[in-house]
Amino acid sequence: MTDKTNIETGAERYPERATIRDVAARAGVSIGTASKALNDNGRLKQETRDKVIAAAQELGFRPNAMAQSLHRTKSMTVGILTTDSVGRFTFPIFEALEERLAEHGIAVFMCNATEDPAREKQHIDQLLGKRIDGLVVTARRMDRRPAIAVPGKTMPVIYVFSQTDDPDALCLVPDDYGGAVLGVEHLIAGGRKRIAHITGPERFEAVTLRQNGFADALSKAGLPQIGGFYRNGQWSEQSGREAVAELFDGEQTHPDALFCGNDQIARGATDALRERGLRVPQDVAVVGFDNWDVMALAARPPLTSVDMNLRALGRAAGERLIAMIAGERLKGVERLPCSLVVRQSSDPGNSKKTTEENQS
Amino acid sequence: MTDKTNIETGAERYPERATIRDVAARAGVSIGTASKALNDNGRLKQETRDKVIAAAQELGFRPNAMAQSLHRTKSMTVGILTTDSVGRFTFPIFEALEERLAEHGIAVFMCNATEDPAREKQHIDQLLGKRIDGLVVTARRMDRRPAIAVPGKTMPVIYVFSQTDDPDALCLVPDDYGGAVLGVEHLIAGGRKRIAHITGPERFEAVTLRQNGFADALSKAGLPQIGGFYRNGQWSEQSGREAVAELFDGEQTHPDALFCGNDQIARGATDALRERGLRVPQDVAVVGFDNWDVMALAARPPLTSVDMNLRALGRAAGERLIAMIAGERLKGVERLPCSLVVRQSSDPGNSKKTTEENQS
DNA sequence: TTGAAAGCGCTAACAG
DNA sequence: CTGTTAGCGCTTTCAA
Repeated sequence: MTDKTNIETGAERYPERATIRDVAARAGVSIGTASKALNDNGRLKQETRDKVIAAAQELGFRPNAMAQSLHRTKSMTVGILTTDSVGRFTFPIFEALEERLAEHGIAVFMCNATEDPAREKQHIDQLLGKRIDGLVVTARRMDRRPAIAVPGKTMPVIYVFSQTDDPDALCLVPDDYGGAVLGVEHLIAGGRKRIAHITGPERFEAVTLRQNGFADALSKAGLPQIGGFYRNGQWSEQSGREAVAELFDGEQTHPDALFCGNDQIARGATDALRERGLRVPQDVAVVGFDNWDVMALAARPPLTSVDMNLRALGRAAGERLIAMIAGERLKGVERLPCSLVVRQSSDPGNSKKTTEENQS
Repeated sequence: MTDKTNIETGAERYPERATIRDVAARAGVSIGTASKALNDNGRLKQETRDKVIAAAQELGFRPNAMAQSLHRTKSMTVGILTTDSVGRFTFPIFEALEERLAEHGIAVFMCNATEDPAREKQHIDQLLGKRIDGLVVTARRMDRRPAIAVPGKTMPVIYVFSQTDDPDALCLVPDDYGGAVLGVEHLIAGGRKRIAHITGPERFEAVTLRQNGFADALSKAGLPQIGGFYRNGQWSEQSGREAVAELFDGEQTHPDALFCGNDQIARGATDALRERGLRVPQDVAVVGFDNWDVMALAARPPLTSVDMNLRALGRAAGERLIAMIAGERLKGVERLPCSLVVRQSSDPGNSKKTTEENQS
């Protein structure tokens, strides 16, 4: 019985990769026994078990997951399909998701189908061929996407940071409404009375939800929503600067706080305020949305911002998916809470300097 | 012969998923024949072939890739292991890589092991179990990472946007030196004579390479490298602002151009210049590095910047990997060319307005 | 031109 | 306690 056990077996396909047959041979037991020993099931003498394990170690045996999956009912594999080419929102979600799934021994096939239905279908076909146990779909959030067509409707599908019209689908999204309420209530608690909302294009569902949160928080506090204290523009810094110009030019009453639809708008607004001699937060407080460090920390002063907790979203998606793979049937739209990260742009008392560093 | 073919076979593991056995039964041929028909090999009467294909269609048959891979020498699957938690650099690379591989029917397992050797080993074990045909490693570029230990050294491994000390490894990185030369030569061509370099922490290898490119481009043009016209700081906007303060305070000769280590530094510098009444590019031209749209387009004016062509890097990685899987042995460090994207910050003549929009 | 049968590497039921 | 064996779904000789 030499070291070259695998030569005798003719298993040359994966060279120097020992099979369980090799392990059994080297341990001098049957292949069934080896399996039991390695999987820690069945009744075996401790001695035999050890002998097999030792043999496996020596041969560097690693079971072939594909062969295993042929038996088990699970491939221990899921797919994630993304159409968000930018990846800024997708990535934290993915990270947390992958981490959660890895804990359960599930590997993730990642596919990118940027806005191309043909490529998307191709990817799904491929994934179905790989017998994935589940699928996570991520998208730009602009509009609801068509549901993924899975034959038999037997495979769990979760939409994260995206929605579909299929009422039987499970969708996980941040609670935009609640996030807005959080931001606005923070400003109100700081004594602000004339709060303007500067936000992005109306075609985003998130814009409407955040608007509603903004309006409801105001009226709940008995603050009037003054005409002109709301502005629908782009998601850009420039849009933030333009909004400030509009809101602060002229003789009308000026806002004492800005609640912005994202951090880019907030940053642009902050710059514009500073440039017209207004102090943030003393004269005008600013709250952003996204808590995107690149913007929020680089702004002067650093921005208070609503955090969508994307990692939590990813983690939740992982958990739901695992549950669904285990047989649970989940559906509906689940909105996960946002949180507020307070920095100097809204808090006169907070003078702690936040550091900013990024890699190149 | 009813529609419920799969019930007779007892193949209940993947419910409503037809096997080739089902297809054969429905077509009234043997399972071997069905295989030949579906894979378009062997000699078969056209009629039989059609009959089988029709049956497969009706049953929604999709071959089980895991079962196939048990035979073929390839799993048609690769892994990508990333330790760049930010993802800003990794993502475009990944996208292009995945696209390239998908064209060849190869699916990508994506694993994130942020700076954690234990998690990394776990992931690699898992991937080896899945019998991946190859592995791509991505990392922060700060330092060379230890080589991945693959038993038997038989599986292709490529390091992208990262390097390892193993001389037998293949590493793909952007040509930082050349990129710097590109940026500096552009400034020189614009008539600038006193060019300062503001860059990031020296512990990054990229910093040294870009410094060398900067210095060589200057001396090639016969321009002296003046003391103090170089500054080693952070990768942040604040660092850019501080550098400008240092370089432009006092009575010494001021630079007429800044070559910056990344776009954040460049943006900070641009802001600081504007705030002290200097016009960009008329008084001082600015060139950044990374061509990160979020920074480059939002800056006032938009930044000329060196683009590392990360998508090209990813595409190249895909091609090399496919070649290696096919048996080629590649090694060494390959440096892929950068390119320059000219915008207003360096080009007095260029007044075209670049638009800026991002999603929330 | 088609069918039968022997595996790929592994697990699990059933004997011994 | 251990070995034998029948598959998982598919491919590929080798016969017929």
